[in-house]
Amino acid sequence: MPELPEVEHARGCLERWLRGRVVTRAFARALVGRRVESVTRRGKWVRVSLSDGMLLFAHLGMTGRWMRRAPDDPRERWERARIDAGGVSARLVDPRRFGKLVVARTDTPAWRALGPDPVADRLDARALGERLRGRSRAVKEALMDQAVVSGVGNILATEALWNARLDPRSRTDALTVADVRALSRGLRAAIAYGLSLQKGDDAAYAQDADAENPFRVYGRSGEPCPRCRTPLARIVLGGRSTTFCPGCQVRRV
DNA sequence: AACGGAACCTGAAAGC
DNA sequence: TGCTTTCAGGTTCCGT
Repeated sequence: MPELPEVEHARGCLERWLRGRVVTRAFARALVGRRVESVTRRGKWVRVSLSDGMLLFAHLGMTGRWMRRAPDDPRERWERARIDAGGVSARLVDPRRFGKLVVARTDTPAWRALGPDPVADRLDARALGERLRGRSRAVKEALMDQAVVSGVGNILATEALWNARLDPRSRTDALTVADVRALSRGLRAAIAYGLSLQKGDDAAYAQDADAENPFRVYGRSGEPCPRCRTPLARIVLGGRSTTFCPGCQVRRV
């Protein structure tokens, strides 16, 4: 699930696989012959910096993942791109094709438009409050707006709001200082948990068919709330499926 | 300006 | 069994 934790894991993988190595083959000619200098992340975007100021921006979309292979290994099913360097072959596999790869020499508009990253920028309650203030909208929609805060997707938002005992429909301008503090903590906890699920070079995407849902409320509508046993509800907010507990998540309007 | 809905693309799971 | 519908971790565009 490419939200902040998975993308951070992908960043670390790409760094381990490629940093310090010269690209010998790639989906884009501009990358070949250049050395990978660093791999950074903001929100759900990864930026690979190469020598001569060449930049590669990568977004995993909904179903993207990077896999480590050897240069001689056959093409993966749904493989969309590859970067070979120093005997490693990084393959971008993305069934739904929502992922993006952009080669540029300057930061792209999409990268520059990103709001603060909860991990890279150590977003505290005060900063979060400032980002949410100003407009009246459903707090879940605000959290998932990449210009407000970057890296939060449907799962993180759902889990963070449950942690904070806040109804996803609550209006941002109705939140109390205590609400924002709870939300900040809840978001950090959800991210830390997501990061803890990431292991190894590809275990990150171990969402295999038989893998059990590791989340508290996401994808569990109809099941009893782990906190108060009220059946979890499912609504659609901003076009996205939203699970929450009508019993213990308070609605501010 | 804001909001809902559709589109992009493909597969898995559920429904009949 | 097999055909149809619904849903999915994200973003962007379009019309009201």
